[in-house]
Amino acid sequence: MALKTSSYLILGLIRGGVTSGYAIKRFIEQQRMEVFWATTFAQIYPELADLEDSGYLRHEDDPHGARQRRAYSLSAKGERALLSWLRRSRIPTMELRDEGLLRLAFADHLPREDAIVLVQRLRTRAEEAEREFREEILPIGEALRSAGLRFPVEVGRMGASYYAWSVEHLRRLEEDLREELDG
Amino acid sequence: MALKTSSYLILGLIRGGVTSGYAIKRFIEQQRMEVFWATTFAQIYPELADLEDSGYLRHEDDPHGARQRRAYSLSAKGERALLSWLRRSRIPTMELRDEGLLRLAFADHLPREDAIVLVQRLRTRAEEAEREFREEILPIGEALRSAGLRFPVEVGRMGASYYAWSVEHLRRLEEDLREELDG
DNA sequence: GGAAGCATGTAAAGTGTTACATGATTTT
DNA sequence: AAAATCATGTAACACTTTACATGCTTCC
Repeated sequence: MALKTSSYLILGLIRGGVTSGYAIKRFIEQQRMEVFWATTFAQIYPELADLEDSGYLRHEDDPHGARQRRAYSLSAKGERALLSWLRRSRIPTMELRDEGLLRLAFADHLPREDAIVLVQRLRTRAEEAEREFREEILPIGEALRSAGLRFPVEVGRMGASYYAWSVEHLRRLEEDLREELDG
Repeated sequence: MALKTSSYLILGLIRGGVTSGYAIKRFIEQQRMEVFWATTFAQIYPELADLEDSGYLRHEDDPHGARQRRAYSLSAKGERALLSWLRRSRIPTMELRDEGLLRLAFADHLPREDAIVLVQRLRTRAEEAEREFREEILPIGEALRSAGLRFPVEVGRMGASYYAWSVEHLRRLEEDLREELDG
């Protein structure tokens, strides 16, 4: 069984103390890990079962009253797999799907005024994403850093400053387009 | 039939004069549109047939000697669909899948020296992507701009400066980590 | 003459999302 | 008492990728 990237996502979170399927999903949402690796319950639960069948994980029952819950942990094999994945020399290129950039690439098909409106909308979208990173995600990262985890906040910072820079870029493009139109 | 984003990708390229399935694939590769919207022959050809069945496209035979080729063009319906998509107020948030960022987020599981190696590798990957944008993609964009298309080069510039900025960010992180280790 | 590129497609396998199903506990 | 949240899962559908199949043209 060859592990997928989402298998390592699960192994990494479990090693970090996020031990149930539900908690994994919640952590990915709250920490906005979905920004760079999205997943759903329909992937997590079968994947947990597969990883256990293949010997990367084990679980204990960990009920809360009469409400069932499982606490997963890594086996030695799971530990080895996670560490050797983190040490691999090859890092796949990122995959991006952005309808916004696609529309911008086609903006020549619009009258110039409508193209400016599109650029404004892209900027607004980037401003909202930047605010979300700064106000919601970074504080959680800082808290994790105080708790001894150095790296989650770095990923948050990269996200926040990417969007901040993106806002600037789009603002300048909007200005240029206006000058071309008016001047 | 509700159109998917990749339907609009095809409509946009055909309107821009890229008229055959093969040419669409080649253009997406050469212009590195795959960076923000990847696709394959196995999607393009059935999609062309669907778009024609639904009345967004028509085609003429356009053989090259005895080698078959089709030249597609937009119907009035296809034209309307493309333009109204470009004018939509809602722009979906971008989707990113980046194993590199995922590994960085988990770098606390590695000894600090190995984490530094990971950061170096991420920087190298970003440097290579930046060079590719600057040397291969931007020149094509500039050529399109000279030919009257204002926007493709803007998308290329955003890609190039994103990676340039990313290299800087990773270089600083690497320095910080070294100081924490040595100092 | 062979390799690379042009050109259109299909089949099968793999991956991912949406909707649904069930039931307990905590909060309002 | 109702709504929200915790918790685990399945089924159906949609989408994407990989591999294959076929045949012509251009370049070396």
